[in-house]
Amino acid sequence: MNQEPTSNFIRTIINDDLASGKRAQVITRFPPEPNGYLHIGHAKSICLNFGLAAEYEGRCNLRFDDTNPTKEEDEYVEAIKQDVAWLGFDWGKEPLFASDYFAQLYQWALKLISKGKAYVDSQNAEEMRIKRGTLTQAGTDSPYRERSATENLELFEKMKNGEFPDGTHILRAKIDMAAPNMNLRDPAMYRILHANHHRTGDKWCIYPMYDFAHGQEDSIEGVTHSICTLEFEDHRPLYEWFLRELEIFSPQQIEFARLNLSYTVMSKRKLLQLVNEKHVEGWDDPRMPTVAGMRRRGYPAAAIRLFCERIGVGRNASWIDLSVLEDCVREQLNESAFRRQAVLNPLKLTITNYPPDQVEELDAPNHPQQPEQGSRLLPFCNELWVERDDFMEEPPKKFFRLGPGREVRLRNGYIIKCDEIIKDAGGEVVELKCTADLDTLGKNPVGRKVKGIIHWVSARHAVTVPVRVYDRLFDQENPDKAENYLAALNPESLQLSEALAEPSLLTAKGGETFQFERVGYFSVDIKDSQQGKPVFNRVVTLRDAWAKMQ
RNA sequence: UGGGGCGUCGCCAAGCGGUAAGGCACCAGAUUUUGAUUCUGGCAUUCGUAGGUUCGAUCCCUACCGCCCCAGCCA
Repeated sequence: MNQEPTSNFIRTIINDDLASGKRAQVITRFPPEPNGYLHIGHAKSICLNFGLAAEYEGRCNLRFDDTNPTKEEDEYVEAIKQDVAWLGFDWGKEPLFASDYFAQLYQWALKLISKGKAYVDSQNAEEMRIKRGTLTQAGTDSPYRERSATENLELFEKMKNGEFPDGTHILRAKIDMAAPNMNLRDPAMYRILHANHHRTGDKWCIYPMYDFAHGQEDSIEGVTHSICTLEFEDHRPLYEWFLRELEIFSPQQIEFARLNLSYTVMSKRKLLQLVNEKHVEGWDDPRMPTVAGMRRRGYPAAAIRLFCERIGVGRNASWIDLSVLEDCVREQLNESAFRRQAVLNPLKLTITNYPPDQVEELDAPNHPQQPEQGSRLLPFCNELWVERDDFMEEPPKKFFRLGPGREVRLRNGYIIKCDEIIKDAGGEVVELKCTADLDTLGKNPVGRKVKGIIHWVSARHAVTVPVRVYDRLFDQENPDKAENYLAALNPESLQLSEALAEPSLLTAKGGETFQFERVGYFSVDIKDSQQGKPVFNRVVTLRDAWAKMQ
């Protein structure tokens, strides 16, 4: 249970920093931009940042990086807070916002201008792009690069006062247009954006760029280890340049490889498109790789945490198979889910030697491995529904289920033997006539061994419940590699169905998850279920060695 | 082909000059009223390739090969 976490390069850095005295504590932060819902990739970052803070008894801030008012909304702020909390993490007091630091950031911009380290450029975006050069050619200086500090201060103030339309001027750091690292070719610090900000409203019409904001936000908060993904590696020299020029506390940026999951997409842009174009029902569609989607699907938060711990942290471009996530879900649910019986694809079965007017209540444990969890009663009579897949007219010898003349145990019930097969005019099997060995309830027969066990429900007592059978959203391993990722969508990712379930399932409450024995885990949909009318989502199937043999 | 990274078992991932952790998957057995779970055992003479330094290299050096990221007034 409480085994030592495996060492990773970040823990090594932290241990060294603590040992050398470079840092006295560990302060991290999770800095989402509120422009979409959190996905499993963010969950990795959340587990990492909050996990490390907890491990070293430090602190992890939840800070919204809301520097671009054109993309950010309060709806996302609320959703993100809910997701982080649901994942089991606590950011303390109130969450923080980059926008809380706008005034300070503005002052710092003034300082750089005064030092001659920043200037207002009046080229348009297109001109700037051309003069930035290419990967192999140096850029050329802007004609406005040598404006005096006084003039820059004046112009920047006018920018702030709203005297210029969007895109006419921009504040740039004065670094080196010939730098081999493109990020150092006089990067933009502030742009004019006459847009309403979700928190500051119309107070500002200039907004800081990520590069001019993130490091300082970390600095203000005293973050010791600023953990981000690998694509920001090239930004680190700039991150450090601003902190150095501003002469303020310098956190250490550490980059790790982002998560790639097979059969899914992770970019917010694509997830947004799936939502907007209604390829899914919303951000919380149970097929989405979002935290909200996984929650609604029935994935336990603990499974996601286990997954994040299991995949580790490194700098290799890693690619994790979806099945690893699903295994973590099974591992958790196997422990926590109560067992129930339900038939998804029914075949009628009649027990000919059982009195037609008799009904028995069979005791069945909620969790066979946890007897302390109690049991429930299963109504049993001579008419049952069993799973179609559990019968074969001409079964191979290794098929431990029903077939002509074969014996099988009814889960939590009697051993029965298949005597007769009834077919319809089309030759399809519509009913099985069986006899039960009435002396096998709770005990094995003497002299013979019955290996097969199948699940069932009483036909006269079963309740019909809607079931949504989910499968992977994409049917290609890497949808991003497809010509168009939308073409890789799995047309069968959602199959509406019904299950014939034991009566106790009728009172299941939203959010509860059960194992339908021998079939899989199913959770009661939070949104679409009503009192007494549960709608089930298939969370994940059970491992199926038989299916693998086929 | 400018700059920055990365290459250790099928997938992740430790290792930081002293002779290849661990997890998942997989295979083989055992237990089992879920072909589930659980349990036991097996699973890299080898660390992208080729040289070099060293008593000794996955760890140091050199060259090569492969993959990822960067030319938003996005983050």
